[in-house]
Amino acid sequence: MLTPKQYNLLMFINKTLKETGCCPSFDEMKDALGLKSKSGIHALIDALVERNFLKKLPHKARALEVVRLPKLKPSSIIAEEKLKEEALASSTVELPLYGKIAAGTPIEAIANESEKVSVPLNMIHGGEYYALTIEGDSMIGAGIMNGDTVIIKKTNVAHNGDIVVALVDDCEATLKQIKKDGPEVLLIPKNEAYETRRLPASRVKIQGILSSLIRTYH
Amino acid sequence: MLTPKQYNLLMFINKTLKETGCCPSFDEMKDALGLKSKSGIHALIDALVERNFLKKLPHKARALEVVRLPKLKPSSIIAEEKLKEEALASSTVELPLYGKIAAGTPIEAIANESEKVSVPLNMIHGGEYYALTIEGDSMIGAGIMNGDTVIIKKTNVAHNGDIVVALVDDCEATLKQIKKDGPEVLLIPKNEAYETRRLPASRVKIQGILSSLIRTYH
DNA sequence: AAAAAAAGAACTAAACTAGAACAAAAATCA
DNA sequence: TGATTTTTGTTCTAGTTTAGTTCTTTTTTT
Repeated sequence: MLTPKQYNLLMFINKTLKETGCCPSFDEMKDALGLKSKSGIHALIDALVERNFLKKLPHKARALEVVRLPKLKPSSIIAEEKLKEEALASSTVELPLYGKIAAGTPIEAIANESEKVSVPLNMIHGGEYYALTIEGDSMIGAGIMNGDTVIIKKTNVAHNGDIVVALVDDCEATLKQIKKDGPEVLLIPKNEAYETRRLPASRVKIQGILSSLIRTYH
Repeated sequence: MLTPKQYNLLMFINKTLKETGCCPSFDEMKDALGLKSKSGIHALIDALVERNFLKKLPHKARALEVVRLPKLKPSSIIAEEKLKEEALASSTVELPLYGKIAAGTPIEAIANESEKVSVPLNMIHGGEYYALTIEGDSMIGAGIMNGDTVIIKKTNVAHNGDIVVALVDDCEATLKQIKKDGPEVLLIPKNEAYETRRLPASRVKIQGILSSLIRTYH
């Protein structure tokens, strides 16, 4: 019934009429549709008048009236709205920033929910996540630098080779690569200046595995 | 249907009519709209009568009647819609993923706008951005690993020490730290297995500086 | 290559502002 | 009640700004 441009213009006119009580000018409509010249608006309005969606007083300023609204939307508009909804749904998630890791304190203790990090939803795939700020250079060999923000997926199981948040003796949390060795666990830093720690599995709790990393320069 | 002035006047008339029970005079209306002459009020009232919002007894004092008011959307609904729009606006940005860097081809040549990366809006601060996938390990010392996604801010100026996308001889693009040395430019990899290149400034074009980095595990 | 959409510019008309002069209505008062 | 004053509405003129119309050219699309 209507072209997408006609539909958008009609909706814009209707919206400004309802919101401000007064009719938009040709220039305002031109801006709303992202056009650089208002001559095109003329044609669109004529088409809308012809199709009996608008009434206008010719040669009067801001003298348009919406007669009716279409029951059907142009299919491209429907597609666009779907995209927008998806964008809204899939936009970002606000994750709690639990503080700095490798600082020797368990994560829950630091938990300060006030700070948040926003992360694109496509970095998140089911489950619960939180963020940490990296302190120190013990994982520099894995490209994890001092000051980086890491996104951690909450879990208490990990596979060999995963980089995990490990809580040792319920008091010291660090980000390390994990390797299971029978009844013991290896926490492997990725920096030759640090030594691998070998601990009985009972002393180590996994608080999550590394899911992604965000770094901002400057 | 109405111009802003007409709308304001109509609302003022309606308001004083409801509040005081009697119609404002031309001078009162003139003052209410901040005009210095009441002749303009006349024209506005004529327009409102013509559009059937007012009725008047000519040559009678304070003899206006409001016929109807433009129907507005409740402001609560407007506020809600604004919130949604803002949420949408502040969510993520879709940046073009221009391909892999350190592959020896200029970025524009690879440019394939179909691939996109979504990035939280707070990573972006004015200017134009694009994304690249890192190939190779020449910047591993700076925590930039093979497969990482880097967000680049378009610019052709950089300061010493910045990590930039440098185009050499219009054909080879790499991500390196830059240092200016008189008429020459140093492109410094962050990996001892690679050597710093020293080139005349004329052969090097900066295509952007590193703004942030995103890495996904698994 | 033809048709449609958009841009641009030029033109015309309407909207707005201001000031003043005047006429009609309303209020006041003898 | 009738005369007088005050308030209020009407009508000009004139200039400025804003807005609508129309036309030609350019760009995009098919």
